[in-house]
Amino acid sequence: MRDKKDAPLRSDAQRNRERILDVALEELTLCADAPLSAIARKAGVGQGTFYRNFPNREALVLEIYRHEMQQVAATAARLLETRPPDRALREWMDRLAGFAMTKAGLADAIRLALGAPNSPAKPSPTPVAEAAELLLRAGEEAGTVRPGVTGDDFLLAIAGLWQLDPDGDWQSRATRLLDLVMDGLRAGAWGEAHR
Amino acid sequence: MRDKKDAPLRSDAQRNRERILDVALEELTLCADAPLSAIARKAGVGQGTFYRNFPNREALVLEIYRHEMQQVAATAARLLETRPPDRALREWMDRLAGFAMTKAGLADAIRLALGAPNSPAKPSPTPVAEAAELLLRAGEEAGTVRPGVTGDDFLLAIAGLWQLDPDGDWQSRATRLLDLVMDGLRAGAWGEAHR
DNA sequence: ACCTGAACACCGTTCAAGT
DNA sequence: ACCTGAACACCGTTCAAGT
Repeated sequence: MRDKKDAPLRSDAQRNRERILDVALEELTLCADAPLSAIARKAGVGQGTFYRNFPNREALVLEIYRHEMQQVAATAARLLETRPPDRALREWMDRLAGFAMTKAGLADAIRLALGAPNSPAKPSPTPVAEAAELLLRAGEEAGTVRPGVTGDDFLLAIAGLWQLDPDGDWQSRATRLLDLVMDGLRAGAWGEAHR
Repeated sequence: MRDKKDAPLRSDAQRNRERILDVALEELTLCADAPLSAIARKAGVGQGTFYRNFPNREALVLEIYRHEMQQVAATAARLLETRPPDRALREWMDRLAGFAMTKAGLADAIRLALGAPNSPAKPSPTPVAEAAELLLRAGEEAGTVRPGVTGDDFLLAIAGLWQLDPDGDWQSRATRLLDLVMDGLRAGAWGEAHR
């Protein structure tokens, strides 16, 4: 009953998998509906090898998604160490905006892969939500964020970021959105009167 | 040079077009990636007839999208007639939430059709944005909405609605999001101190 | 003028044969 | 154990032939 999980892949297979992921990130960022066959070809592997690693488009996209999101999540803790909570939160939001813009193609690819069919494995307690939670709790204690807002609430509130057009003046629209959200978060915090 | 625009379609062609739209709405709401061929078949027309009316998936989806959105937009004005501005705004938001949930499949279809490729014809001054503008201006005058928020700003702020899961308890999450947005809109309004 | 349905192109997925 | 690439299925799109 001991199965594949612990078998650490043959080294050539390992390399293949990584090459696929590298190429896929680049290719999907450029064009969300890039053919999987093209990705396999550019990665220098056969169709079968591709499908051995990623049984379908969703699996591939999800893996990339996780990796990218973990990067963003990780910055939250770092920001909290060097800035007051509400500054850290806002700066993290700005970075999320920038991230959403450079990875717009990838975001489309995710929706394209997960949106349509029954998506059973929506990873709900995601690292990004946890990172948001971290910042929110800090803000709550500092009195700059109303109590009880969850990481998921937060992500829902800034969902509009992924709807902006990367080629255009998204900057001002993002700022306006984030200002609005920040004010919404502040309303009802115990430190609200101070300002 | 007088072209097709003014030729009012032969009556059988008219009927075909409408049957396609009816079937497509139903089918796409059910499953976002329903095959166009299946839609054509259920509508009782040949492939060619389908493509005569809608040169590609995007054209079909956009037409349905416009029609549905106009319905929602139309309710805004009606709400304003019977309620104070901030109640009208909030109720419209609740309806948007309900709408987003029943039409979740369709929303996926839209993203699926427009998200990936270069989307040249994003209808920016959309009826819904105008409807939102109507409500916002009314709230602004009543002192319940801060000045300067555009309809587009608003739509961006509630974008998260379309990210909720229609099978699940979206109700509470939607309420939390909308509460947050309402507070964000209120912050800085001249009537803010009153409460 | 409009319709039909067979034909074509393309992409995702599988699998028999190789190392 | 892992890889390759031909083969298959499916869907979007076109077009020659019909009314």
